[in-house]
Formats: sequence, C-alpha cells, structure tokens
Amino acid sequence: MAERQRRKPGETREKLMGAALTLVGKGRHFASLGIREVTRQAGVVPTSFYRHFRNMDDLGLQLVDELGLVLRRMMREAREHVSQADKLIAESVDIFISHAQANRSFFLFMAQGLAGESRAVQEGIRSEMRFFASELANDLRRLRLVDHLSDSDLDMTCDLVVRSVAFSLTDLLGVSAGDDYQIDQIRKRTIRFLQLIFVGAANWNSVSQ
Amino acid sequence: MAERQRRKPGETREKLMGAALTLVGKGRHFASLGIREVTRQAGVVPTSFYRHFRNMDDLGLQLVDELGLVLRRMMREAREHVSQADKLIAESVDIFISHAQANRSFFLFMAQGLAGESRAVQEGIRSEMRFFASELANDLRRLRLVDHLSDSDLDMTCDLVVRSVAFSLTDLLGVSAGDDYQIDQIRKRTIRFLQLIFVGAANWNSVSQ
DNA sequence: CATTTGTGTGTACAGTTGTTCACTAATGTG
DNA sequence: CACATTAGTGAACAACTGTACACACAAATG
Repeated sequence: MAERQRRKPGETREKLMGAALTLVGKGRHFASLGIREVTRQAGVVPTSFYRHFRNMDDLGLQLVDELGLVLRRMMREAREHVSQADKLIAESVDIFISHAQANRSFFLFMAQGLAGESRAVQEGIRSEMRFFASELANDLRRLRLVDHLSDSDLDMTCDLVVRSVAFSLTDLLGVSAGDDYQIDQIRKRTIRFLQLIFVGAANWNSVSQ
Repeated sequence: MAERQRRKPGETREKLMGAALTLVGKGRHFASLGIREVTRQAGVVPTSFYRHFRNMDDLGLQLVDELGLVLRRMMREAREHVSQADKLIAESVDIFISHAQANRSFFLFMAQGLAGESRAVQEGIRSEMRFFASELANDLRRLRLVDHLSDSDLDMTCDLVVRSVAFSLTDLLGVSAGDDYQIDQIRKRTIRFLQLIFVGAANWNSVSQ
C-alpha cells in the first residue's frame, strides 16, 4: 500500500454521502437519519456503510470537509467577479445566493449542523466559517478598503458579516427554490444588512475608540 | 365543558414537554427524539403521549409557544433594568446571557428549530424572533435614540440585532455552562457586534440615502 | 504465480420503534 | 344520582433499527 489507490467514480462512499445530502435536501434533518435509511437511499446494502464510516457522525464530519470545498469554490468565484468596489457587496451576495441554490443540500446541512447533535460537526462548521471570515478580512485589507480599522476590529467586522450571511441562509433555505420574489426580498435585505455593517465599520474609530 | 378545566401541577403534558427539553439539554437534537424515548424520560407509558399530542411535531409547536413566554419574560426584565442609555447594550446582553443560561434547554431548542425538520416549528420560531425585533424597535423609538431612522430602516436594524444575538446564542450554547472565561469572551464579542451595528445605524442616512 | 487487502453482499438477531386496542379511574355535566 | 368525557395503563404487533458474521470477488502486493 505504497500510495492511496485511485477509485472509479460512483463509489459507494460518495453514494452514501450523496444519499445523506439528498435526504437532507428532501427536508429531513441530518440528526434524524439512520444508517439503514441512508444505505437504502444510496441503493446499497446496510453493511456497506461500515466499510467507509464508523457511524453517522463520522459521515457528517466527512460532509463538513466537502462543504469546505464548496465554500472555497464560492470564494474563488467571488474574487474573480470583483469589479467595482461600490458593487462589491451586491455582487458577492448574488454569488452567495446562486451557490446556495446550486448546492442547496450542502447549505442545508451546514445550517442544521450549527446547532446539530454532533459536537465535532458543529465545531467543524464553525471552523469553516472562521476561515471564511479570515479570508474575507484578507481580501478587504488587500483591496485597501478598510485601512482605518485595526486587525482585530476588521476581524470582528468580517465575523459579523459572515454570521449575517449565514443567517440569511436559513431564510433562503426556508423558501421554495423557485420563489423568485421571496428570494429577491432576502437578497435585498442581506445587502442592506451588509451595508449597515460596513457603514458601522467606516465610522467605527471616530466614535468608539 | 363551560370553561377550561384547571389541572394540578405535575401534569403529564408538562412532564412530556419537560422531558423533551431535558433530552435536548443533554445534547440530543429534537428532530432525533422519538415518542417512546420522550415518554420514557417522562416516566409515563407511551400511549399517554397521544392524549396530548398528535406527534412530535405537535409537541415541538407547543414548545414554541412556551418559548414565547420565556422570551417575553426576558424582554420585560430588560425593560425594567434600563438605566443609562450608554450602558443599554451591555446590560441587555448581560440579561440575555443570564436568561440563556437559566433556560438553556429552551434556547437550545430554539437554535435547533431554526433549521429544524418541521416547517411549522421553523416558522414559529422565526415569528417569535420577528416579534422580538419589532418590540425592540418600539422601545428604541420610545427612548428617542434613533429619531433619524425611517421606520423600515429601524426595523432592519433591529432585525439584524436580533439575528446577531441569536447567532451568539449558538456560540453560547456550544461552550459548557460553567466556562466563565469563554462566556465572557462571547459576551464581549456580542457587545461589540451590537455597537458596530448601532454605529452603522447612527451614520446610516448620511451615507446611503 | 499465490496471497493479502479492501470492498460489497446476504442472512441473521435482538432490541426499539410508532401505533392500536381494550380496560380502568377520575372528573365534570345534566 | 346517572352519565359522558377525559386521562392514564398494559399488552400486543408488525415494521424497522444498528450491528455482527461469514462469504465472494476484485485489485494490489510480494
């Protein structure tokens, strides 16, 4: 076993993780899923589960890792699409919303996991969010849009931004995928939230420090 | 059956709701609880469950109603303790944190329900949060602290405040109840979040409108 | 080549699940 | 008072649960 062996697509492992996501996408809560249920959805015999995961928590943890990839992809796209600074917020929110819809199940899983049953999954998701916030802080610093803020104040601001967006996520996932009117409402509200936060950040030192 | 009959304390209904909360408090997710499990915890025979609830979702819905009472009690205390305007944020956060610890299971249930399995519970909790935000807006307007904001901008600000506090809730419930250092960290961070938001609100019109 | 290792299958089992039913005790109504 | 309603009990059942075991086949290793 010199190196990790390559495996064909359509692996059982991927089928199982996909099946769990599918069930979550259908409205189930991850915490309520059982091994047999997942294997049934995946079209696999129950015992196969143990070849890849120790239990459902383990599967959840591996889903968190994949969630990280989804978030990174989203970040990259957001960075590429950055045009003018004044539309930065609106464009980022748009990209976020389109990714949330394209990966609905993943984001549902993320929203569930924040208050989920497994402490490890909870911590994993929280850590992904922290990473996201710190990357956001880096970008803002590089773009020299927030030179007046100290590092820790910038971190706080980005933390609040990420939280607000994450909360909008639960709004977004609550409405049906095709309800364009409601989605646009959420879009507008999220943009206003972020604008408010950045107005706060712009006037932070002059008032409080 | 002229009027609603009075019943003694220690009712089975209360025992069942309390049992569900207890299990949630022990780290379980509400969505993963079963009828038998809850009745066992309540020390009641499984069939008793159906005398009071149609299913677990129904029990969840009735818990949301009680959650409303807890939130209202918290609001009342916050209003009574309002002293100087400059300490308003810090004092409110303190009250929130102490209530969150005193009613840990209730707030855990609330955090879980936001991305829970039952759409009705989800909507119920969301509605409680909206009510909370609108009450906050009323208070701020009465205290004449935000006269420069339009109604809709004030609503948005309060919405963001409530969301931020609710998100801090998930932080708070993630740490063990006795970890005073971590709790103080969360306290400080939440206060800074709210300060940032209110600095944004104070400078809102001058920039964006 | 022979053999080890990883992956998937079928069968099996004891424990748990939600729900139904018939029964009893208490409470409220006429 | 008789009577209807409600709340609680215990036994029962079929369906489902997680997990263990023995087996089969493939790929990787020597």
